[in-house]
This record gives sequence, structure tokens and C-alpha cells, in this order.
Amino acid sequence: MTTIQQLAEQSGVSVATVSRALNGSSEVSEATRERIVALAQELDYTPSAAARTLVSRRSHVVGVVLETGPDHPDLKHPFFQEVLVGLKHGVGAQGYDLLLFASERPGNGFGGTHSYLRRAEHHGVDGAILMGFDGDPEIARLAASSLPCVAVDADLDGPRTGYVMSENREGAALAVRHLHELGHERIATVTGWLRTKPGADRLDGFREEVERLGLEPRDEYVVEGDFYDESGYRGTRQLLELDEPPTALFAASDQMAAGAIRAANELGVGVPGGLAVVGFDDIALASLIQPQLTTVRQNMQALGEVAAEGLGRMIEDSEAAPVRRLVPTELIVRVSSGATEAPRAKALESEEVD
Amino acid sequence: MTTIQQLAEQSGVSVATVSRALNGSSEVSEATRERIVALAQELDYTPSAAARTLVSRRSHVVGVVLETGPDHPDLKHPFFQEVLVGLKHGVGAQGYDLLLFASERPGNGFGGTHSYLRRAEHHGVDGAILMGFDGDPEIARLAASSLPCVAVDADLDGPRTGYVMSENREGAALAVRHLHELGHERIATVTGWLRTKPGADRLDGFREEVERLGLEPRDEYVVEGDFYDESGYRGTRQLLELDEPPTALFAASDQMAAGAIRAANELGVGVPGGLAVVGFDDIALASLIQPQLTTVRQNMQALGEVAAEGLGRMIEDSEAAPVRRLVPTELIVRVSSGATEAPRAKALESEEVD
DNA sequence: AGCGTCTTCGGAAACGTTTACGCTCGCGCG
DNA sequence: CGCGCGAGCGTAAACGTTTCCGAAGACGCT
Repeated sequence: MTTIQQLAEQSGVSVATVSRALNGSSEVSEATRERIVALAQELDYTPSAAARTLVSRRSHVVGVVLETGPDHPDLKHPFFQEVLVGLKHGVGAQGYDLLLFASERPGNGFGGTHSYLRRAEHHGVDGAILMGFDGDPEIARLAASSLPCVAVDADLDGPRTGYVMSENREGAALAVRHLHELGHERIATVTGWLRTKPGADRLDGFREEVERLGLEPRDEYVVEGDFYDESGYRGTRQLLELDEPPTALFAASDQMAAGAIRAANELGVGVPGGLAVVGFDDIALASLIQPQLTTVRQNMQALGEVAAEGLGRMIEDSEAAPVRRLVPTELIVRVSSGATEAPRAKALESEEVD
Repeated sequence: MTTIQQLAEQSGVSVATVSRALNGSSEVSEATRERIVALAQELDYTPSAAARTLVSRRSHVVGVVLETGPDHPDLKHPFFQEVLVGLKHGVGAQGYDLLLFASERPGNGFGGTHSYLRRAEHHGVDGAILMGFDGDPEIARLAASSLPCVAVDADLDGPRTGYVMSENREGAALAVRHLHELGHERIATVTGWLRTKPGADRLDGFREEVERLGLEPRDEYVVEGDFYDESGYRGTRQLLELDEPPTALFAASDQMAAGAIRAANELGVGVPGGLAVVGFDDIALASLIQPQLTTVRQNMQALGEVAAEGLGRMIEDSEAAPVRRLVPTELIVRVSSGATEAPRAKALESEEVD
């Protein structure tokens, strides 16, 4: 590994000049800069991030903390993956790399639990992305600190902490309106995990739209789920066994929608004939489910990109206000909702557009 | 941010002693150690990874490079996500964090493309995980270097580079044997992307087992796909339009299997009645597909964990041979293959076990 | 009593950068 | 001709650690 000193010796200048030349400082003549750059190329010089971070107090790394544990969705959920690719592109474009906090060894030197804030300080990350948790006190400390943070799908805030979310309310309303336009009056929902903000928001959006449309709100048409397919299955069984079962269902996630379809099939109820179903997310496999899923697409990749971009701004400009952004959702009409006119063609068309 | 020096001053010892105390060196008395540790707790001391890395030449970070680009699966594929959670747990248990190379800014200081090897050296990662590529020259350079590396799903090797893969051959054979045991003689396959090792291996396994069972190998029963569902759809249409169409299909990925089912449905061929289908992967949503997918499970999470563990060993012990491991695959019988005896119960049972 | 050894600690160098400060030119201007 | 100024460069301090080397004392042995 060649160092800046070796470059200095071999080119007959001081280390300071080499550093300036490589960093594009204007205080060095064009001639010597070229000489030094050429030498650096030749010797395959690579600067040491550690040394640079140590003195400049900038690491060009942003941390990603996603709360993990038995109760937490972890990064197994397709949602995180999609957000992650957006994040990668977003931070990458700004010259940052991503650090995934994984180490389970105590903070360092001595025992004690591994606080996320400590990990962040330890690595000297320039900012952090917060994902997949619900009021974890550790995360709260991080959000309350002076480290630039952006939460994805949680309405955390702090002096330097913002958030990015999908328009969950509006999306849920979209779904309800769609079902209503198809003639349904008895519309039920299986909710997401209500301790999470998106879960709660989608339920709110559902209720608001039901009311706005003048439909009769019924408590028994709201059953609580947890985003995973098993809860969709159980919830739907419960709904279909009511005396007056719903004719349409809004499931707060595609996975629950898949569970719902399975439940309906088992009870001999056709989808969309006996029960029209709309999901939420538009995960990659939504179109593989039979019947193909009508769903509310949230652009998870965009979520990641927006978060990254907002975080970047906060890092560059210490005066910048924390980002607070909602990204739009969009109804994708496929088969499961029973849209009458040539659903297949319509679905294809809307995919072409994309 | 408190430093080791402040701890030294306030506790009346030298920095050397503080360092030793916090690192568990035996050269410090128990009394002073306790005093220092207590002080560190109180002042919320966090060591600087940058400084530590600089001098000790160990970063306790492992890099993750996944080749990205138009032609590459990128991290959008569910496969990577699952591997990633295994990786996270695996490296975390050994005290490492994960660095996802994202930055699109040129190496540093001067222009030139961002070599992965350079990035790795720049950050001083202790090792690297290689994923999702096929003979990329940049990756090859990395594998040829002296940096400990483990490739996932590619048979790279080098002085300090090993690999971890699923038993793709055996898995494919499992699928063929299962279909044969159900009475099928005309068994076809839609392959994965043959430039990748798993794609090629699954095809090999298919062919070997066909031969071993004494079935007639037919070239027109092998159609090339790319792991994604669209290719499964097209390939299956092609197969079903043959004069003598197959009665059973091995798709080299679950997504292609889903595409195959869609194609069969469109042509009025029932699954599993008209065409028995077996997939590969057992992605999380395989059981959401209708009919539920019989598939060869590869334990992607284990893949990540094994890779992490192997990498850790190579890092700790510079004499250690590069890890070369195949992790077992397993047939998961659900509905799509038309297994006769109570397929539903069997499927549930095998999920309970999990 | 002298000597070696072990324990516990401090001093200081080193890791590879960035950057504040200061120096030396050459040049233009009065 | 002298003065000031800017461009270009070097010196050295700093960043926060780890670790080598050595020193001082305690202690046991001959």
C-alpha cells in the first residue's frame, strides 16, 4: 500500500503538496499536480479512509440501523430490500457508502449493551438511516442526538432527524374508492401492524374514505393483522364467517392479500367474484399471485432515494431543516378487484407505462 | 466525544494504561482497570474506529460487493436479501459490521474508475463477500488479491478466496426424481441464466438425473431462461406447444415456476393436472402462489451465515485455507407437483417443522 | 546482601492524513 | 528602486489509538 509520503518522496515535494494536489486544492500549480496525479496512478495509490476520517471528521459513510429481533420485521421483509436498493443508489450518487450495523459484540472495551448511538459515534458515520422499529428507546436516543438522521416509515423527529413515508392515508383511500366505484358497499379491511405508523395510517385512510363515501362504518369490518400473510388468512376467514360478510376487502399489505385469497378459496368464495381484494405495496411478486393482485403501489425504491437525498442535504448543510417527505402512492388495477372492463389489458397497459 | 486522553487525565494514569485496561490486557492491575472502566462508563466513552483502524490495521468491517448494472440481478432479487440476513447474523456474531459499497464517486483524489479492490483497500475492510456477478474482471482482481474473500454462488477462487454454494446439482436431481416417482416420463426444464454457476449446475443436475433414471434425454425439453418469471412464462409456452409436450417441468427458480404456471393456465393446461411443476429456491412467497409451489429449498440464510463464518476464520487465521462449502438443499412438497397423498397436510407439516 | 524476575505502569513512536501557518519567490506598481 | 502582494510550496501540529521499550518497585532465591 503506497502512502502519501511515498508519493511525496518520489515526486520531490512535501506531503502537504501531494495532499493538496489530490484533493483539487487551487494552491498548487497545474504542472506539479499533473506530475503527482500521474505518479499516483502509476503507484496505484489509494488514500486511507481511516486516516482521512480521523483528521477531517468526515467518514463519507452513512449508517443503516434496522431494529432486529423476534418481534420485529427485520430485513426479511421485501419492503426493506426495495428501500435498500433505493438507498444504495441515492447515497452512492452523493459519494457515500453504507454501513450496516451488525456487530453483536458489546460497544467496546467494556461490557454494556450496544447502543446504536454509540455504534454510530464509534464509526464516525456522517448520518444514519433508521428503519423497521416502533418506539425503540435506543432509536429514540439516536433521533434525539445531533447526528443527521432520516427515518423511513416512522414519524420520528428530532433536532436533526426527519422522516420519509409513503402516502399511506391517500393510498388506502384510493383502494376504498376503487372498490366503491366497482359497486361495493360492504368493504372490510385487514389492517397492518397498528403499532407502526404505516399500519395506523392505512387504517385511518380506510376509515376516512368509508365515511366520506357515506358508507356505513362497521367495527366488525375492521380486523387487526400484522402485515404478514398468515394474519391475512385468519382475518379473512373471520370476516367471511360473519352473518353479513363483506363483498370487498382492503388488505394493508400484499402478503396479507395473498393470505386473504387463500382463505377465500378455501371457503369456496371466488376472487374477485365472491370477494374483491385490493392489496398494498405492489411487491415484485404481486403479479405472480393468482388472480393477479390489484394493489396500491408504494414506490419503495423512491422512498430510499428520497431518504438518501434528504440525508445528504442535512449532512452537507448543517442549517438544513430535517427532511419531511411523503411520496405518492398509485393504484395498480389488475384482476383481484374485479374491475369489469378488460382488466387484463388494463393491467398490462399500466405496466407498460411504468 | 470523550477520548482516551481525557480518561487518562481524569484517572491519573497514562493513555497506555487506559488503552490496556479497556482492551482487557493482562498487564494492568484489577484495581486500576475497574477504576478506568467505571470512569469510561460515566463519561460515555466511545473509542474511535478510525484511529484504531489506522494503527492496528484491523477495521472489524467486512465489505459486501454485489455487482450491479443493467444486466445484473442487482440486489432486487429476493435471493440477495435472504443471504444478506444470514450474512448480517454471521458477521455480527463475530463482531464485524457490514459495509455496502455504494459510492459512485471515482476512487479518490483523481479520476479513474472505482475498482472494487481499491474501495476495499480504501476502507481497510478485513475481508469481503462477493455476490451477483459472472466473470466481472473487477471482481476477478479482487479474488486474486490477498484480501480474504468469500464468493456466494460463484466458483471463484484465489489464494485467499473461497466460495459457498447450494447443492444445485443434487437439488435439481431431487426435483427430477420426485417427478419421476410421481410417474412422469416426459420431464422438461426451463434453465436459469447459464452464465451463472448455479444456472449451469442445475441444468447439469437435471441432465444427469434424467440419464440416471433411464429417461430419454430430449434437446427440445431444455429451454434456456434467466431466473426471472417472464422467461419462465415464455419457455413454458414454447414447451407446451411442442408436438409431444412434457407432462412435468422443473423450473430452475420459483419465479420462473410462477411464470410457468401462468403460461399453463393461459393455455388451458391445469397445474398439476396437465403439467406438474417444481421450482427452486423456496422464496418466502412460494407458498402464496396458487397452486402452492413444490420446490427445492435452498437455505439462503444459511448460505450467508456459512460465508460469514468462513470469512471470519480466514481473517483470524492467515494460514486458514479458503472456505469451500456446499450447503444442502431439500425438497419441499406442496401442491404444484401433484403429489398424490394428502399434499396439503404434508405441506403444512413440513412448515410446522420449520 | 545481591541478583534476577515478575508485575504494573509511563514515555514515545507510529499509523496516514489534513490544514494552519509561514516562508520565498516573482511581479506589478508607485 | 522599494514595497506589497499573491502564488506555490514546506513545516509541523493535530486527530485518537496501539504497542514497543523501558523503568521502578516488590519479591523470592542463593
